[in-house]
Amino acid sequence: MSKIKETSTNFANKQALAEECPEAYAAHIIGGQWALVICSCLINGKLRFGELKRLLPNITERMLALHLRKLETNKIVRRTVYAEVPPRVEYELTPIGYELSPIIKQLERWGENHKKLK
Amino acid sequence: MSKIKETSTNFANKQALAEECPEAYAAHIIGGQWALVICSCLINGKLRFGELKRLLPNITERMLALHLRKLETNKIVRRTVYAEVPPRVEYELTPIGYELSPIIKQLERWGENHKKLK
DNA sequence: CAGCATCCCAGGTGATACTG
DNA sequence: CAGTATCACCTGGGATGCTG
Repeated sequence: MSKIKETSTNFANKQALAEECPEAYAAHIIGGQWALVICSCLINGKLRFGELKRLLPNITERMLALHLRKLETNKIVRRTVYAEVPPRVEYELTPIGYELSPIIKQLERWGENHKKLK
Repeated sequence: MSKIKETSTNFANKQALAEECPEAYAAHIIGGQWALVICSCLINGKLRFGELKRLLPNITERMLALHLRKLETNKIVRRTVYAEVPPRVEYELTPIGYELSPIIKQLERWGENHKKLK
């Protein structure tokens, strides 16, 4: 290819890395600013959009919706829409999402640990 | 505060979340695109800058240097400069960085797992 | 070798307003 | 309630070139 440039942003490159390298792949999926936090909220069970929003006062609706979609696309969360009035949408972890929970919990403990050491 | 705006980008807000919430804190530190991959390279021992670069063909020098600095600041890696010619700099995980390794390994396994399921 | 400075673009994120 | 659309901004990240 000899250059890979022309506004390609090397994105294909990153994708390639993510394909090869499990950590990069994982980072790509759960690496966002919010993915981990959202998942940790969902560990204890399904939640509605509004509940998530309340749990995460710092996130904007937009970001919540966006990241929820991304997680849904990546099969980390399942989104269930109830055809009711008022509308109700519930989010819950998929099996593969649940497999993340021990990792998330370890990360929490690590985080607290690390914070102390600072 | 009543608004928090004026070009503040809400960054302080994110910081606040990171302070309170261990997952957010962890995400803040290891959440970057490269942190995890870099750490996973260092699990097996210290490496020089050039070695890291060779191990991570997709990363630019700039990003490698930047993230290495960030990791150093966060006490995840230790940076050792040898006053020699030619210059030599070695990077290795700190104790707290090593505590990350089981998590990283789990994440790797999760990543491979997840990739298959797609 | 290791890494910084500069330039610059693209994508991420926020604010606000609107809809089913 | 649970979003989506749009605009504008800002930072992340790439490319390139230079230094100790």
